[in-house]
Amino acid sequence: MARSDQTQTAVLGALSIRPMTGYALREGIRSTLGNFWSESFGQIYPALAELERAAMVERRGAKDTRSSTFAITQAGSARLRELLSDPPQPSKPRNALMLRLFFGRQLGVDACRDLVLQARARAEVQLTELTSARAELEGQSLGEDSPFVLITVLAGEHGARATIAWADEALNELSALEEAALEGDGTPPRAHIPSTMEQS
Amino acid sequence: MARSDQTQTAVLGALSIRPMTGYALREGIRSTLGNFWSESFGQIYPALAELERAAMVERRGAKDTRSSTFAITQAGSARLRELLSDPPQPSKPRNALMLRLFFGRQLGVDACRDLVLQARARAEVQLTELTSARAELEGQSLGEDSPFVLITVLAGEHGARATIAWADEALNELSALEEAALEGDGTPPRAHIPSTMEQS
DNA sequence: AATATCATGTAACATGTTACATGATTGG
DNA sequence: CCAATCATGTAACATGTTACATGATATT
Repeated sequence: MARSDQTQTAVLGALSIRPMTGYALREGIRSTLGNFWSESFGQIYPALAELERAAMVERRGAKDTRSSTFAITQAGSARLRELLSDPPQPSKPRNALMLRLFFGRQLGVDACRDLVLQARARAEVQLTELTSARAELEGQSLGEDSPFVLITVLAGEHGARATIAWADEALNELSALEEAALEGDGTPPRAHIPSTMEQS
Repeated sequence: MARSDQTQTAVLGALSIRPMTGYALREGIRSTLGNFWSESFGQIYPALAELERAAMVERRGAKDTRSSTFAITQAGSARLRELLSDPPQPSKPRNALMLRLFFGRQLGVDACRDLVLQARARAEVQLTELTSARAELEGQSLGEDSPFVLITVLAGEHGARATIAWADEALNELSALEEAALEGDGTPPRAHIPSTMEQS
């Protein structure tokens, strides 16, 4: 039936900001919610079709100039508020980076360092993007939605800064690990405590 | 074919630490990797079956005392290193909390505050759990895997602290928003610009 | 005219969860 | 003995991505 409540929520939510084509919906979600949400065409169009059948969205400007946009209806707004109200089910986490680091002993210290450095670089980029996004927000773009959008942008910034700080700490750990390995001769790297570790 | 490389990675990785039953595998993943990974029985058992067929894991102690455990083979270790080596594909983000806050205007300020407070509380709990997990790590439990596990624990701690800091900021924003609404009479809180959002 | 982008959709596949069935072992 | 937990598995379903097909509109 309901091809995912989650997708419906995102679609109705986006349309609550302004009417859009399905295509623009995907673009908007990617560019604006990209840091914490994603939808593919394969979900958006079926979702729109279903919502239209349920009279929660309707097409506007049918064969007018360009193509028709989808607009949220009253029933749709009600449904959206309903969907937003039920508790956010925390999605099962699947962090491929952490999985690799967790089994870092198999992967090797150097590869781990690369991964951490890449993550750090991504976080830096994200941070500058978000900071400029916040600047834009001071402008106009989203009207009354702005304060709420700001809150999500702030979350992204905090997250990015946390990633950067973590990365630096992780790099230290990895270096310490390597040094310990060198000192310890051929013996495998011991944990991070200097302590008294005579080899063999 | 391969019922998810990701699941295979997690299963082989866990077995690289020590041999386990499928049941223990699931428990171990939930308790140890829980903060950034999850697998269900419906994935683990088929994955184990397939890995056994490919001779990457084997059963140990068949009808001995308790039940048989699965152990990683040489081929399995090689495969694991292979899997860990290819780049972590960043999973498409789906943060239900942020989605709700983003559309917070529809949800209402009070409900948003509740959500933020809940998130903050979860982060607090997580932080204390991770801190004690780190203390345990100073002990022995995971041997040579410890330093790598530590890195992932640190990531969790940084993340949790970031969530807490963000939550406090977000709560301030929400309060400010409410005050602005009160001052502004019955009119809904204005962002900054009147804007022209005529539809219909 | 040719190319790029906008736009809508679908089918095949990949992935993942839930609920159920089944039985062994263990502790009270 | 009975209940709880350990243990293995499967089938039905839910969800989600990718690749493709199709055509309109806009740009050069």
